[in-house]
Amino acid sequence: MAINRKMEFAADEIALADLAKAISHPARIAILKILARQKSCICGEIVEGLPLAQATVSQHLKELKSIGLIKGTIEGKTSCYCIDWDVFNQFISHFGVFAELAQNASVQSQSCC
Amino acid sequence: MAINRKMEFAADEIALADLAKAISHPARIAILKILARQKSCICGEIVEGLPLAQATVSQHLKELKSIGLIKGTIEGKTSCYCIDWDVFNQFISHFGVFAELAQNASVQSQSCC
DNA sequence: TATATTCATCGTATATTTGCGATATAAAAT
DNA sequence: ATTTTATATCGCAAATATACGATGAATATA
Repeated sequence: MAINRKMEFAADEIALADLAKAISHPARIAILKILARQKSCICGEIVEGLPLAQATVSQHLKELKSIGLIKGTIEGKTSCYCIDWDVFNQFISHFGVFAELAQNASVQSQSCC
Repeated sequence: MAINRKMEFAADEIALADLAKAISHPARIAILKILARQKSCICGEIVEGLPLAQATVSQHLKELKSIGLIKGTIEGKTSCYCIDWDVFNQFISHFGVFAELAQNASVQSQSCC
């Protein structure tokens, strides 16, 4: 973009947008699904479950980790990832904001367009 | 990207990622908040509420409309937008998938990393 | 110790997104 | 009929995101 106007928005809007961006790629959705399914934290198995090169998967994992949606620790030769449910559930609950705003205005039921 | 591997993912993962992408920008979050607050559908007021040029806002509105999160109709000289709550609420409910997967594996409580 | 395995990071190519001025379109006002 | 107003679209420039091969670092194995 010509100018980055991101900082001119409210902090909570930026935060929600950043979290949404973190899951705005099918590979990262797929990674989260794999992690949600696994009882034990997996690592390179994620690569096998995706149609992407190892380097690319590692990059997606890094993105999810940097936003906090997943945690990762190195266990010997392998890396172990899992969902940080605190962050994840809090993220989901943020969407309630829209319903609250609508409820205050009692708008949701009436479709005007 | 060198190669577009998007189509090699599951359709529902692509759909969820696309919806997440639609709200992955603070301007689009802000637009949805404005629309949720308003009893009547607004139009150019959105432009005034954002730190962006009219052309840019129009582009964001187009994105939200094309994914279906908002509806828009032309009313005389102005355009009227509002949230499509059916689509929006269904989108939010899709996030339940992760919790379900985790519950089946009874993983959510135990943090392994 | 040498080698293999696992994963992260670097560098790079390409694709997509973002932003805006300029312009088009269409209704309303003069 | 002309001008103003509201909005969409086009075309471009700059920023980001995506993908991967090559390489590095660290551990495990022969």
